Amino acid sequence: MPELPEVETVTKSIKRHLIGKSFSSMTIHWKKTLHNFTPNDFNDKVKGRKVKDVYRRAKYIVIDLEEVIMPVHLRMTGKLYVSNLVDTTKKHISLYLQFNDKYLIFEDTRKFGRFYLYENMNFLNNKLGVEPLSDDFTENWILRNMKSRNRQIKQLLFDQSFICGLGNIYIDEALWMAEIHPLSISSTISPRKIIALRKAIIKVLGDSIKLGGTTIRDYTYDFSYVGNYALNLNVFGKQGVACSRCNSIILKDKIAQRGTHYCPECQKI
DNA sequence: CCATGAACCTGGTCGC
DNA sequence: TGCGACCAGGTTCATG
Repeated sequence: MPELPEVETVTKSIKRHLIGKSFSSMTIHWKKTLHNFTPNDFNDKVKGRKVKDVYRRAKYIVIDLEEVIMPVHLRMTGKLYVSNLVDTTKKHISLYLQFNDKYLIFEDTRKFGRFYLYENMNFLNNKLGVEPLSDDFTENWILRNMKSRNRQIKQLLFDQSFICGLGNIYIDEALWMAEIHPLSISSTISPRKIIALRKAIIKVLGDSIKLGGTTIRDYTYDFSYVGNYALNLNVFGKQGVACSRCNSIILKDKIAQRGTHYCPECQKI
């Protein structure tokens, strides 16, 4: 469930439970979930430390313990939530942390999700691009940076070191809104459309956050919050349906290795 | 610099 | 019902 709005929603939902608390133990079922640290490191550096803050950076949920940070990436199917008990009938709990009388549970069907441990944000900040909902994402920034690269726009928007937080759903939605074909080469897109794209990205992400993100496929987990942005989707999953703007039929092709939805009339190369 | 394909995993769906 | 092929909201690494 993981693009910027969904990660933002998860972050907000667990934050209030964790602030000021400290983890007392970690139970691991899928070892690879710990990307760059061991259970011993957890005992040394995380256990007993107070959670100072919980925030989102790109698609990472960052648990800030002051001396150390523990970012979590949900990847494709990760679910992170707080519960009073660990449901042992669940098949895909990769790990859980105990704090007070509650648990922070990480459930992940496809096992791609990861926990990281760093001293500070330097590593992530160095590899991640601009936050699309921040003041740094200006018209000048996007005009300049789109011109300097010769890449298919869909692929470029996937690049987290360029603009971070976008994924398959919101890329398709933003390109539709800005009337840009997903195969357009970034440097050749008109300034007018680039400015429209910036606006579209901000609107699509912002509106989705307001509705708690998008829930598309229900992975039949008992616990899964349901975001309502799916009601606002214009192209994603709409192949075969009439475009809400021009009435042509929405297509779905493979672009940048991903299922890509677009309107062949509104979005010309 | 840029594009493509495979790898990491499990489960759902579609066609025969 | 069974089985294979293909698909899925992500990222990384290797190869032209």
